[in-house]
Amino acid sequence: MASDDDPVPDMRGVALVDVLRAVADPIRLRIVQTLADGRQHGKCGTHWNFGVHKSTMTHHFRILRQAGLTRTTVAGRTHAIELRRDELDARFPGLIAALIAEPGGRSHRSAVGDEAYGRHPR
Amino acid sequence: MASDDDPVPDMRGVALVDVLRAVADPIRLRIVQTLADGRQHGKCGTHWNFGVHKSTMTHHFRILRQAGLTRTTVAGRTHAIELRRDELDARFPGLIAALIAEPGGRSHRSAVGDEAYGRHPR
DNA sequence: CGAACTGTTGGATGTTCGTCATACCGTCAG
DNA sequence: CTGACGGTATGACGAACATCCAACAGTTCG
Repeated sequence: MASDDDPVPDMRGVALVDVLRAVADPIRLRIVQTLADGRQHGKCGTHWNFGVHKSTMTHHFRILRQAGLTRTTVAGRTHAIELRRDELDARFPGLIAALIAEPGGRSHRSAVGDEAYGRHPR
Repeated sequence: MASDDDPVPDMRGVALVDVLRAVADPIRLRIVQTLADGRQHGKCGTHWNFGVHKSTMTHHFRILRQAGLTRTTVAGRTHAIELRRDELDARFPGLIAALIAEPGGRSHRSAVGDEAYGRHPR
């Protein structure tokens, strides 16, 4: 059943709709798209300068991990995150490939450095 | 920009994350999977006996249409719904194909006739 | 040791979402 | 015309969600 604090849930227990819900967020989608290069990425500022708070990023990383999308390895005081590409491709063929092929069409909601992410600007 | 009551939004203005948000719901995902046979389907009881209210289905159909996934044609007093397969495949290659290949793995949340859909049983 | 760094945890808050119930409107059959 | 049918509109309600802030914990380095 993959309890709440499992390091990574068993991919056989992951439903498609759970993966979709995890990826149906602008920030998390971009994380997955970035992670799709196969390499590991840190969790800190350099890569991910969305305009959100540190703990918000922790929240998104947890959502992705609990949905079975990512794996986290701890190295000293930095954590590295990685896409579970092989397992995902085995269970959901073509899904990741379809996610990383974001079309550049004239669409609102521009890229990262922009504002417009804050749902709760306060 | 595809105003709120457009019959169908322009596919060029549809972002991937919008499609994902539309599909990240158990009922709507099953609708899309069913619609993926290419045929038209009515909106009424026979096909879609999820355990939800009539107006809830209207809500889900509107989400799908506004996200650019479906097209509705009115025929007398019945409405037919249809997946915009060609346009979707052109803009998001492989996405629909990945969505309809739901793996049957040992997963919770069985098919339709079951309960477990009601998030708000009251 | 102590300070800086990296990340998590636990509220708190406002928004969005899925659902239902009721009322409403257009279409077709009698 | 009147009623049944198919579907929509509106409003309400609770759960889930994204976000922030402050406090905390493990690591590395001076």
